[in-house]
Amino acid sequence: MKIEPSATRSHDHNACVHDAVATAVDLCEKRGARLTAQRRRVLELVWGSHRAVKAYEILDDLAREQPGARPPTVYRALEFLMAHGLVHRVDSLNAFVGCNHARDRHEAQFFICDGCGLVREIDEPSIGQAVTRGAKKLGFRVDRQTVEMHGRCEACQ
Amino acid sequence: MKIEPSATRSHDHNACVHDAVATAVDLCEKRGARLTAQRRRVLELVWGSHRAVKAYEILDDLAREQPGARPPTVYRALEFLMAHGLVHRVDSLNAFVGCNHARDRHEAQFFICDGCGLVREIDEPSIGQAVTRGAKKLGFRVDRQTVEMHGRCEACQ
DNA sequence: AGCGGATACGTAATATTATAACGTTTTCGA
DNA sequence: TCGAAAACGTTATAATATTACGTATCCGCT
Repeated sequence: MKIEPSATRSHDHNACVHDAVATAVDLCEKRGARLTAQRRRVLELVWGSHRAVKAYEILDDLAREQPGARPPTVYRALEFLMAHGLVHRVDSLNAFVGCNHARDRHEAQFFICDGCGLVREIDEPSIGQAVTRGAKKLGFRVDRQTVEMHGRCEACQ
Repeated sequence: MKIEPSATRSHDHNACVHDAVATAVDLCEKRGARLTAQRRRVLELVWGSHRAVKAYEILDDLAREQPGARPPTVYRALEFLMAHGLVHRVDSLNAFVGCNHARDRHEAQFFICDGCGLVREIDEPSIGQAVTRGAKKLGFRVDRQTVEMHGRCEACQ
């Protein structure tokens, strides 16, 4: 279950995945949550790119190393990872991205490039504030937000 | 193809659907777009509630009056209606809602009550502004936004 | 160490959501 | 009224996600 370096990915990116996993291990330890080998592997696969990855892409990857893998295998792992803020679901893509600041509780806001597929998670407090303002007008209590901006990243314009 | 009054819906709501359809007819006329009987019927079905409705719910309703209805029937109609801003897709629900101000081009922002299912479309310009600010920081060009707040409406809290 | 409940996982089946492909019909301007 | 474009009918299938149920593993407790 060790992470093989991949010729198609930069050294930096492998390092970044490694860090993400280290953070996850740490976080789960603190919380008494069981980051099992499978869950860790799914996390690595999600972090394997800066794109959002589809559940069935993860499944295909996983099945290569573990022929018994089935949809629930992946969805269960994702559910766990999302519950711990290690991964977010991108509703507008039916796909999943690794979270690069899982430590703190936060609302996810994404910029998604429709050119290269890059997903950037941002934290723009004024978005949250504006939303809160809108919610107050309606007497609405916000529990969860989906904020996903599609367009073109700088490189793809 | 006439709209029957429904015992389960208020007079006001029927009136509201009627208005929505009138607006749609008007708008399509101006744009030279063909709001066919089927498309109009799907629009009515979407407007039939203030909830977001699933494509296959629409299909079931439609199939009751028109046994030949199939998924493409519904999805094509929805595609047309969305292209004209008469309906929005709610990504976080895989569902569709009627738009109550289709006349002007606008970005859709929703408050979705997880209690009663009510969907309120709002226009809070400060959300758009905050997003623009975030985008500028990244040099990102935003083409389309998904802003969906889940929580509880005033009545359901 | 060994029991027992809780958690995680294996596996098959199926539900839900959406699109592809291709032929026919309808619309509408030239 | 002809012909191209748009809309629609129909079948099939792709893509996404969950249910259900049995087994294995973990872990606190004695």
